[in-house]
Amino acid sequence: MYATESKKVTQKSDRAGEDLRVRRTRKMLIEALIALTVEKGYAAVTVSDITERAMVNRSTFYRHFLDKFDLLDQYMDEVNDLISREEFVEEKVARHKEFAPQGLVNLLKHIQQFADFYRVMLGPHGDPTFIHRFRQNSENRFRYLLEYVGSNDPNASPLELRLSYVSCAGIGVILWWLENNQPCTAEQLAMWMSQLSTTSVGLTIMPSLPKR
Amino acid sequence: MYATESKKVTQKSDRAGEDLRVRRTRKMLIEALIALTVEKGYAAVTVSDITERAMVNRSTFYRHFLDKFDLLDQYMDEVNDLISREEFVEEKVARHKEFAPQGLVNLLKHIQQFADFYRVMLGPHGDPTFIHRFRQNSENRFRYLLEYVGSNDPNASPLELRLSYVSCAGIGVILWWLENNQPCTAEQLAMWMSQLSTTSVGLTIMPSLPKR
DNA sequence: TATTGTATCCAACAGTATGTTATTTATGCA
DNA sequence: TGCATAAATAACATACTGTTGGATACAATA
Repeated sequence: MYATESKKVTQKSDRAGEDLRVRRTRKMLIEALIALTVEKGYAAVTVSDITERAMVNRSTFYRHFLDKFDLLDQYMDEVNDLISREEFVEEKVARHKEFAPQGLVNLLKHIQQFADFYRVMLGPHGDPTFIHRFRQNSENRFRYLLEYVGSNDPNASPLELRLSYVSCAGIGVILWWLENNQPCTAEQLAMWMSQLSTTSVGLTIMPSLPKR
Repeated sequence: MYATESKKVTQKSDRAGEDLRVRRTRKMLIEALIALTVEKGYAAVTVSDITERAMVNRSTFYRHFLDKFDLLDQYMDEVNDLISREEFVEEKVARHKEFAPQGLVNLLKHIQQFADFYRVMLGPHGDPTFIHRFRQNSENRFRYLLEYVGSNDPNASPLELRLSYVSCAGIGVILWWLENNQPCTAEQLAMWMSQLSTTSVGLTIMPSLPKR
């Protein structure tokens, strides 16, 4: 069992200095998974499918990943790193820009770039673990914002409930966007989302979102 | 291929007058699926698992269902019928009751009854199709409510977007409830949910929800 | 450029789940 | 009680999985 490490070690994805062959193989495999998922849904994709499409021997797949879930998992890690780094970079640039929360806009732009993939993965032919992780990320982005609104209404809903409410609501907005082929710009959607969130749970999305 | 019919024909689930053996077998199979799903997640459950647990021969399974997805599908149909019928019955009884929307309370009480199952199915080890269908049901329940609020604000978010927002938000509330082992009553949760929905997208959940 | 470590390919393997079929057994129903 | 049919049984080809040992190709160094 070669690829066991990937489950244990939360290895820094320093794929940069790695063997060219390794990077190429991994790239082919994840691209194949994405394409196949869009075509026939995540559940229907087999390891054999992936390796055939990627033109990589099947045994090579198992050298890198435990199974297709592991492949997706590692990909999500990489994307997460990428996104949070982007947010950080943009943060300074955009501080004085418009009112639309830049971190959110960046996230939406990334999603737009892989719209087909996200549309499938968050839909009926996607993966429940992916959805769950997406939800958790959403919750984390909102968490620190909600802490600042001290609700003094005694019979108001609990903080964690409102957090779950607004996080899932945000996913609902993104789903609407994806399922309707992004009928508006990322900036516009970010505005609407922050408007709705503000009125619903009483928070204001800041111009720049936190890294975590 | 025996069970193909179930995919085509949206047969009225008049399982009442059916052969005792059939009803018993179907009951054992769905109960096995539910128990196994709670134990090890939906994806990990095999047809062999189900039939073994249900003490039914594997070939018998295929006489009734195409696969485990079909089994779940048909079960969801039955539950749906049950719920909407309950809502209809309760509608008259509860019209003059409290302010909490009775249809919503009934739904929540049903979910509470199978809390373990719903917690798993809507979580990371659930089924994306189940989640999607749950979302659609939620959307349908809200749809007619939102039509009554004619937003005259020109740059407000589209109706369908708000619908998706509030539907997913409702699921978020239910998820919080399930993941925290229902720390409050169904009535209390219904109140909070309708409060949040009212302030967020400007609608009021009526005392009785529509059947469809 | 030559060397070398290692990533990839190749072929083969047992194990497991699937979906289907033909036949026999049993059991609910009228 | 007899009949219709549901369920059990056994067998089958097919497909995917996860793993292995050895041959081959090649990227990264010196």
